[in-house]
Amino acid sequence: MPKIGAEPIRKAALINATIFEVGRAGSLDVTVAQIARRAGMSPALAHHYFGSKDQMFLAAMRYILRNYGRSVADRLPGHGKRGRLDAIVQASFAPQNFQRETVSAWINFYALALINPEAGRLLRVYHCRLRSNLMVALRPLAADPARIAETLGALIDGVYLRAVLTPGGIHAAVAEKLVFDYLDEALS
Amino acid sequence: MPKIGAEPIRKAALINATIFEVGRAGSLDVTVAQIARRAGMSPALAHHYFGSKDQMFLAAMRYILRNYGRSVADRLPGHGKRGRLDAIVQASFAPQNFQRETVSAWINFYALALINPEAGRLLRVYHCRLRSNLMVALRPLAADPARIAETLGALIDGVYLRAVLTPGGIHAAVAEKLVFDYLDEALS
DNA sequence: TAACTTTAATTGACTGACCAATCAAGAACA
DNA sequence: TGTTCTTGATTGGTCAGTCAATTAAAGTTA
Repeated sequence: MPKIGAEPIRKAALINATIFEVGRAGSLDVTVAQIARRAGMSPALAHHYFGSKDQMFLAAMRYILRNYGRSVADRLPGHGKRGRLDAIVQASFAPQNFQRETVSAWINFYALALINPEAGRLLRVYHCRLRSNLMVALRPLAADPARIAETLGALIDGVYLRAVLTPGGIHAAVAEKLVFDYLDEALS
Repeated sequence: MPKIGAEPIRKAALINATIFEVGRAGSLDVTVAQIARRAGMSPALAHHYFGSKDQMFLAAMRYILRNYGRSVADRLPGHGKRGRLDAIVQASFAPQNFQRETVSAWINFYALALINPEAGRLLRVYHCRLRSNLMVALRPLAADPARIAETLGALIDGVYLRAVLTPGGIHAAVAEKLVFDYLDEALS
């Protein structure tokens, strides 16, 4: 056997580099060469491992979505009556989901989801899981959990969007408070 | 004088074609040649009138923002206590702002705002005007107009985002109802 | 242990295609 | 005639993806 075990390390490095470069450029218009250089290898090696640029973007998107899912799961079931709900919202505004690179990657992956069916499918899975989680959390608390779940999901996305577009960037705490204030109102 | 009056016609055609092509492709990755062909002219003429591809995108963004502003103004002051507020929300979900091409153009212009300072400036103007309009409308109705204006703005954006990302697309009416239900709650 | 084999890892160089922007020249109209 | 309108042709540059060749680790054999 030859030198083994490089593949997972290289792939992880490329995924990190992809997110970093997309975040830095604020656009999917980054070259494979840029990403590969950032990850410390040649462009040819990036192609060797991922086959195509699209596959690299999709792998990066999967990584971000998996991270988000994990960060929600880690906080469940939470404490108290509203534990599940608080956990989900807090996870959505966790620092790592709120760094400039990640949020910038998110908005650009949203754009990717418009044109790449596989990316669209991934995003739909995320939306469904979020809605489902919110429904479970809301059912014991509200008369119309479906409506609140829908509103809450949109609100979280909207706050995200504004966070990355506001010049100084709004703080995670401010964004989170906005959402919690809505929840207090909706559940009262 | 020579053959005159072509400029405004050509520019309008190019702006329409830009929005159409960006919406169709779901991405800013459209070539000047595509846009020009759609507008019925040569790529060279597009450059002649706009100077660069970026300027074409910015002109298209200005056009969309101007349209939105006009559609709000047309509905003001509205009727009744909540007239101003209803007018703004209804304008945000007016059919023309909700067509696939327009919404797709919006999300991509959002992405553009991340990397193009001029685009960012335009978007900030839109955000400020929206917030200001909402404040005026909310001051007589709510104790904390600033918070509700912020939430409402984010909610509108979030609903927009989901509208274009949902496979079948949610109907404008459903989106609008979501926002109005929130308002009813917040103002009660 | 030394020589040999096998195979993953890795890259430099290249290709084929595409594209934004320019320019000089022609067409149309007043 | 003079001005605007219009385009074909060109240029300089970029980039995704390919390929042949090299390197080095791990096992194999004698």
